[in-house]
Amino acid sequence: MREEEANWFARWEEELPNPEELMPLSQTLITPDLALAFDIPNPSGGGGGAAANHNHNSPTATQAAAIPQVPAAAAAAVAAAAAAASSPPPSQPHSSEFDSGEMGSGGGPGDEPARTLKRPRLVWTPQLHKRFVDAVAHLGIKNAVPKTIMQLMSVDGLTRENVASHLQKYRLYLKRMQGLSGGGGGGGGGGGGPLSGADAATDHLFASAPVPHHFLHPGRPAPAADHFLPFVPVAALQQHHHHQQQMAVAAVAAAAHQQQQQQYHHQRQFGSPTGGQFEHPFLARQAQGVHRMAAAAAAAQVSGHQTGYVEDLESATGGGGGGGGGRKVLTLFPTGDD
DNA sequence: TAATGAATAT
DNA sequence: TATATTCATT
Repeated sequence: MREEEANWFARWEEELPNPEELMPLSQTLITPDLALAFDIPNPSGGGGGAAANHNHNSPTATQAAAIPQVPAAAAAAVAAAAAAASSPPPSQPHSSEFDSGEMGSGGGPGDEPARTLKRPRLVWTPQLHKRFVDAVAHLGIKNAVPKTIMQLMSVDGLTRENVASHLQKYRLYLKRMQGLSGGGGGGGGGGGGPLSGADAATDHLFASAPVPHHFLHPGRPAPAADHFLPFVPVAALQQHHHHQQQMAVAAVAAAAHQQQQQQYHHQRQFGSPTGGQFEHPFLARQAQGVHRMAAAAAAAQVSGHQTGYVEDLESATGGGGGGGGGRKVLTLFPTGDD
C-alpha cells in the first residue's frame, strides 16, 4: 500500500506532460473579480512570464524596512527585466506582455526602482498552507523539498524561497509535535528544546491544515495518495479550463482576505498599506518549473472530478478551527459547473 | 551550477 | 512574529 508511493513517485516524473501544456499557467493571474475585490484598477498586463525570483539588488542593502509603494507597472517591469536578463524560455508563448499601462511617468515613485522593487511578503493563508501540506504529504517528508513542493502546489507567484521559508517553519512545527507526543526525545539531539511558549498563532495556522499522521511517525510508510487526491496540480487542470484558476496565490489571498475580514479582520494579504495603489501581488513564475505532470493523474482527476486541490482551497475556510466545513465561499473555479 | 537547510535579518 | 534573505554545504 504505502510502498507504492515510491513507484508512483518514480513514474511521476516520467509521466509529466510537456511544459508547453502547463504553460498556460503563467498567464494572467488575477481575474476581473479579484481585481475589483482588491481595487486593482489595471489587472491586465500582469502576466508575464516566468519571473525569476532573482532579486539582485545592490549588496549595499537597499532594503529599507519596507517599500510599501509598489506600482503594478513597476512589478511587471521587474518581471520582464528579470526574465530577459535571466533566461527566457522561448518555448513559451508569452502572450501577455509586461507592458502594463502606466509606467514610470506617472507621478509616483514608479520611476525605475522597478528593478529594485521587492514583492510584498507572502502571507500564508490557511488555504495556501493547506496546499502546502497536501503537497508535502503527497511527496513524503523525504522528498518534500522546496522546489518540488513549489511545483506541486502550482501556485502562480509562489517562489521556491517562499516555500523554503515556510517549510523550515513547518518542519520545526512537526518536530515540536513529535516531541510532544513522542515524548522523549531521546536523545538526541539536542534539538531544540521544547519551547514551552509554543506559539498560539503558529499553531493556529498549522492547525488549519491537518497534519498527516505519518508525518509525526517517521518510520512508518506513508499512506501515499492512493486514497486521496490523485494530485492534480492546478497547472494540469488548466488545460481544460484555462481561465479562472490562474489566480493562484493572488486568488487565494484575495478570497481569504475577504473571508478573514469577516472573521478575523486580518490585514490585507498584499497591496499597499498606505491605501494607495495596489500593485500586483505576484509575477508569474512557475513557468520554468513543472515539467511534465501526471497526465494520468489529471485524467483520473477529471474522471473523478472531485479530487482536486482546488476544492480544498475553496472550502478551506469553513470551519474555522477544526475543520470541517463545507461551505465554499471561495471560487477558484467552478467545479463541474462548466 | 543550483538547490537545500539552517541561521540570520527585517 | 512571520516571512525574507543570507550563508555554508552538498
